[in-house]
Amino acid sequence: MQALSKTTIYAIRALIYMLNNQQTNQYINIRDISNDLDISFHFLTKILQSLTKQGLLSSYRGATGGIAISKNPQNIRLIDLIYILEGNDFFDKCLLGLPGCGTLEPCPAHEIWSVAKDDLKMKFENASILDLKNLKGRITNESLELATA
Amino acid sequence: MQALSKTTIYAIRALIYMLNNQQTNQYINIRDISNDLDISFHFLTKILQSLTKQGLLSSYRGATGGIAISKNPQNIRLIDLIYILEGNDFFDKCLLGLPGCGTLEPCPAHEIWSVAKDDLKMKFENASILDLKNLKGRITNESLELATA
DNA sequence: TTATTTTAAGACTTCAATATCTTAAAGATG
DNA sequence: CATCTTTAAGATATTGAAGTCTTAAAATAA
Ligand code: FES
Ligand code: FES
Repeated sequence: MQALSKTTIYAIRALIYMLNNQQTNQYINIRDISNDLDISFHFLTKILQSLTKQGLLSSYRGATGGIAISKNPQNIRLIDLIYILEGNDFFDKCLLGLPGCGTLEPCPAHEIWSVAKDDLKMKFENASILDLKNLKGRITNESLELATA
Repeated sequence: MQALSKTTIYAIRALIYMLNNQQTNQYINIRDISNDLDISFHFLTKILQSLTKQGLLSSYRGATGGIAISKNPQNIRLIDLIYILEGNDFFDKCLLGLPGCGTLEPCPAHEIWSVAKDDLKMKFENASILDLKNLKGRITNESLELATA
């Protein structure tokens, strides 16, 4: 089950990477992120641009430029990234693809699905990008490195 | 959040429709299903074909032909449809798109996601197509008709 | 200033899911 | 038989997400 689009996935991984690698008051090079995480540079740039526009990141052009997290990472929740990148209706979709889940007459799967959705929504509300960083898991395709406990 | 593909969605809706409309020992016309549910006839035909190949449906060609549910609908679970139409790895996907969820070193979101996945998996294991039929919800785009309680 | 580096922005391409179209095969009907 | 209906099967088309390419703008550095 592909819950999130590549766009959101790349954003999450990039932000965790930035938390792991940032020095104080220093911009991080997008090229480095894309290289280390094996993500298309231009695609990642566009994703991060939208986060910059939303005020989560700040960017700086030129030779020593890059991007930096400009918001308290404890206040950057997964659900915030989802709403920005997937849209505010992310949790309003009917399991059977019918219009008006929660507002029109429910479909037969509504009871099951709405509970599961609320559950997941809550998890995404309670997980900040800092939380994920502290959980210290794998964010690259490589399975070599073990978690540093 | 689009959990299921259109393929699976159409299959579920068609099966519920069939339970609602079937007479004993009678084949149901795919054209009727596609008309009433507003689903592309050829697309739906192909989906139902794969269910026929898997033994869930039986089909009959020619003038009075159509399809019929050939398996006890109480034993057709949502998870069975998912495995057939989405693949057996449906619940093995990493939230961050990384390979080897559950087998390789977990990603930072694994704890959250694996629990949510297991939860949903259980719900899909416990819901048969007959259960959904009995829940009597909307399976078309139209919001006119109310559930017949 | 001129050249280099880096993000910004938009056009373009690719790919898989979705949808449509065409023909074949099987059965019914007269 | 000839004709019609319906599912089967495969080719083709459309669409949106994902990915690539090109140029612009901003900043550094020689
Ligand atoms: S109406 Fe279908 S899941 Fe809510
Ligand atoms: S490894 Fe990422 S969710 Fe399991």
